[in-house]
Amino acid sequence: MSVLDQLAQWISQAIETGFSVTVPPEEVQLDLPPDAALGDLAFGCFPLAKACRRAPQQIALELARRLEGHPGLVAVRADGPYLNLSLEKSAWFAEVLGGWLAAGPELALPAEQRRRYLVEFSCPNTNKPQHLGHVRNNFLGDALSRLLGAVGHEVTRVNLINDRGIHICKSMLAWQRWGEGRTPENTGRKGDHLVGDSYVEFASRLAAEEAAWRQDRGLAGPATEVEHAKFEAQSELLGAARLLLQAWEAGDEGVHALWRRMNDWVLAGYRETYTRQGIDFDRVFYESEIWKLGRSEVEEGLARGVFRREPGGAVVCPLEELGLEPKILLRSDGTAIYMTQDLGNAVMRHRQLGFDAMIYVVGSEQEHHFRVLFHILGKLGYDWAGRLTHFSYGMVNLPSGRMKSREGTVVDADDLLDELELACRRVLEESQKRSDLPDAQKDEIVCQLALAAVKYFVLKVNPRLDMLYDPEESIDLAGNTGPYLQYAHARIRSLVRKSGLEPDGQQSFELLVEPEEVELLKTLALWPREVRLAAAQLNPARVAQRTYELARCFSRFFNAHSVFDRVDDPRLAAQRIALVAAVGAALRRGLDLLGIPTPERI
RNA sequence: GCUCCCGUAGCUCAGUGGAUAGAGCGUCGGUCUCCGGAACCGAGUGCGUAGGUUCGAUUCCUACCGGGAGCACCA
Repeated sequence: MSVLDQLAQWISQAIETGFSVTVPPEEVQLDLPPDAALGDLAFGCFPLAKACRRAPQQIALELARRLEGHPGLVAVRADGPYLNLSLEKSAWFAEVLGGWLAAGPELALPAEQRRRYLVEFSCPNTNKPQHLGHVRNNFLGDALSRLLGAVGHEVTRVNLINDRGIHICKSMLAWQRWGEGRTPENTGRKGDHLVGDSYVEFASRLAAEEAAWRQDRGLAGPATEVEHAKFEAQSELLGAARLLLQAWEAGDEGVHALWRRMNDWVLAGYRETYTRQGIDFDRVFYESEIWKLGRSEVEEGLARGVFRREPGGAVVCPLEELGLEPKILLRSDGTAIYMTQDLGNAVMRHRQLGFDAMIYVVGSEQEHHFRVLFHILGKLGYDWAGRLTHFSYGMVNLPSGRMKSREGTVVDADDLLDELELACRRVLEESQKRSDLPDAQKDEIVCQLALAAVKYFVLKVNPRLDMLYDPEESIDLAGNTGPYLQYAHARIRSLVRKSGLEPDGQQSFELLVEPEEVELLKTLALWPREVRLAAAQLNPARVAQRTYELARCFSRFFNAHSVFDRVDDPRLAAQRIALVAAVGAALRRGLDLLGIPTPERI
């Protein structure tokens, strides 16, 4: 039994014998006192006050009296309503460091709490390259999958690539008309960017067409909704794009050939982007393969009276119970919409892969959509509808405001990493520290630093909230940043290498008594609990915060004490090396949960 | 108009209803004959407003103010 579990059990017993109140050990909540001088761990007696019918202060006094003298407890005191406990450190060090220096502490939940998770994330459209919004999605989906896997769940990472629809037809049309036969091969341009160029071309040509259309009609000022709708109905370009979509849906061979060719360009580009970001998937689905699936679900729902047909011919799902207007599921012309496809998609997913829970990593602007989707699935009688979760994350804004593709203010994912790598390379070369490293290794370190900078920057903020992406701040390597954490790790690895020791924790630790050492011990001891909490809250940012706190705690220790230089007692050096190596292992684990690489040298 | 989310330090963000609300950046001032200074320490300023629940509220509830998003036969 671990030191913490033992302590919880003693407290549980003391409550039982002292007040005849039952609190299971796993519900004994141990916290850190605000000041280490009070003790190592604290137990707040407030929640017991009611059941014990006693003031928290009295409960603390009584518990302190009963715990006095337990082996391994060096001090027990009641400070007001708190029970503060000081532990015998040597055995605690041995347990905690031994755990980190072996396989790492047990993070997995009890078997009965483990689940099969499907995590769907990324889900890009294949008409243009990925931008900062996708980057947040990719990082969050990846980190969430890692986190759930770390606590023992079985995780399947799923990507659904939206490779069909009107948006691709716009890129296709522009490429046909103005692409001049450009290909990734004959231009050297990355495929997704090349296709994106055509999409941009389409948008600007369409804007020009609308301007001309308005001029012909003598319309001035900003377009009203009605005018805009009228233009869209009459637009030659949009009409041509729609014709392409119809031809695609009819299976036109020429259209499919072009579509396949351009999609392949994009997908090849995406593969590079994903690799560079350290993102991968267990299953990749393509919208083009499953887009028809939803229709039969809707027809069955119609037959069973869950849905109804409107006079115009459209099929809708009534939603009075949510206080909402009926949701259209099939247009009056019989074609499917987004919701229809998502219905089919969910049903297919459940049939094909099965799951205890499925998590959709999608921006907060689609909260309404998912609420309605889950509700309709429930109405269709799928009991697993209650096991679907929309992991809703906030938007990424820039110092200049919201990203707008129309105004060209989107931050491209590849450009972003290019710039970060450039900045990291500059710093690395200016520092001249690693001039001895071969170029290939320097290149790799530069990539790892850049990735750490952007990943940590994005992952350290609460996913639910909108966030500000400040390019200036993101290339900073000091302070609460990914590179700072990598650096702390690399320093530790360097120390361990230089020590010539290979600590495994199988030793005594009676010489580690400095406050900074004890702080590290406590941080390491409580780390597994924090990870489980982060997983339960679906919050990778919590892992980022805890990992940073550990690194800062280490820096404080390292600044105050020598590890082996000027340490006369070789036993103290060996004990400190073991401590430091355990911190290194924990930093690596924390960064790994965030998908951030941990180079041995920087 | 209706619904949802967010207002914590100059800026960007932490903070399971409990002890003196914390970090980073920026500003100012320090440390170290430093094993990797991308470090460490100190100073300074803060819970949008008003009520309510509670022994106790930054945290829960209500209203208001401010910001954002959503409410398509778009995705």
